[in-house]
Formats: sequence, C-alpha cells, structure tokens
Amino acid sequence: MRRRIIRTTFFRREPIICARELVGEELVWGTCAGTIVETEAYLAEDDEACHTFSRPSARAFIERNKPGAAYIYFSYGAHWMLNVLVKGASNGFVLIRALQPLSGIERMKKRRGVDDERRLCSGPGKLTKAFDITNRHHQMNLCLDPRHCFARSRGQDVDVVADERIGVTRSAHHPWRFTVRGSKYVSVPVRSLTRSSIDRSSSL
DNA sequence: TTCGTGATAGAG
DNA sequence: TCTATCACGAAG
Repeated sequence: MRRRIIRTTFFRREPIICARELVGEELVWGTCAGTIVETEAYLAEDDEACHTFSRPSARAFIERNKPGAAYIYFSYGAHWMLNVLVKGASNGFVLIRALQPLSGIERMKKRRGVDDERRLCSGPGKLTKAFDITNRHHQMNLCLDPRHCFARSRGQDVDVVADERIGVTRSAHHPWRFTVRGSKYVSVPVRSLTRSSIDRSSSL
C-alpha cells in the first residue's frame, strides 16, 4: 500500500491553517502510526507562548531549516515535544499533542507501560514516548522519508474544534488548539467556552 | 493538587 | 554561578 506523504508545500502556508488541517491526518514513525487528533499552532511573531519569544535558538532554527522540519525539545526534565516547522506568509510551529493509535500498538504499550489505548498517545509527552521520538530526530525533514512523515488519511472529512491552547500562560487566549470533535484520545477535554467568550459573557 | 525533572537563557 | 521558567505527566 502506497502512502500519500504530505509534502513540503503543505507547510508553506499559515501555521494556524496547517495546525487545523493536520488534524485527521496520520503521523507515521517506523512501525508505528496514529491519527492526529490534537494539535496546537504557535506563531513566530506576536505570540508570547512561542519559543521564538524567549529562545534565540528557536529563531535560529527557523532561519536554518525548511518547512516540514521537526523541531523537538525537552520539557520539564522528562518529556520530548514534537513540532513541525511551518514557513508561510508567517512562520511558526505546529505542536503534535495527541494521536489515536493505528499500528504498532503493542510496541507503544510496551514503551509506555500502559495498556489502555486511549491513554497511549493522549498528550505531547506521551506520544513521543510511545513512538520513541527524541532529539535524535531534531531537524529531520518529515516530508521525504515514508517511514518518518505525515500522511494523508483515507478517512472522510473530520469535524475539527478550535479552543484555547493547553498549559500556556502567555498569549493564552488564542483559540489555536485543534481537536477532533468528541475524540476520546485527546489530552484534555475541550473546554466549551474560549477565554474571550467567558470575558464577554461575565461582563454582561 | 503537588511535585520531580533538566535544558535554556538572562541576570549578577 | 545562580535563578526563573516552563507548549508535561503521574500519583495522591
């Protein structure tokens, strides 16, 4: 079966568009694969939650790499985070936050020490552990090798919900988290109201 | 709710 | 050198 790799041109668009459109597609990593059910967009400009705001190394990464490159970093002394570089009219990253496991499930269970499929990849740190993604994949071009790529799903259209990003303190109000509506594989359930709508309703 | 964990960056 | 700050996850 031939895989339809998502090519570089996909990542030459707006980061927010890419984040939304990656939901429902597949992440393929060696013998493991999963449907992407949750992403977040980060913008290189005017987004204080983006690494570019506080890390010169992130700004240098954007300069040095092509769209579709893996941006991987270590978080809280324990977890690897997988992002993909986007360079369109504006630059940024898409953080891959949760997957619905498709194949290599036994291997994921072993790596995670968890049996419940819903909890195997329900978080950015969990999915990198399940897929064995580490900094050795940093800067890898994810648009060339069919064993490390994003691939088109053969499924129908997905119903995507936008809400606020998880775990960010700065620029927290942007609705740049995208999930499959009703998915049981996401990291945190969708909050019904965005911050701005709460502010509006509570000020009435 | 709390806490471990280590890379990164900026201040002193 | 020291310190603050995390795009987190597991246990309680």
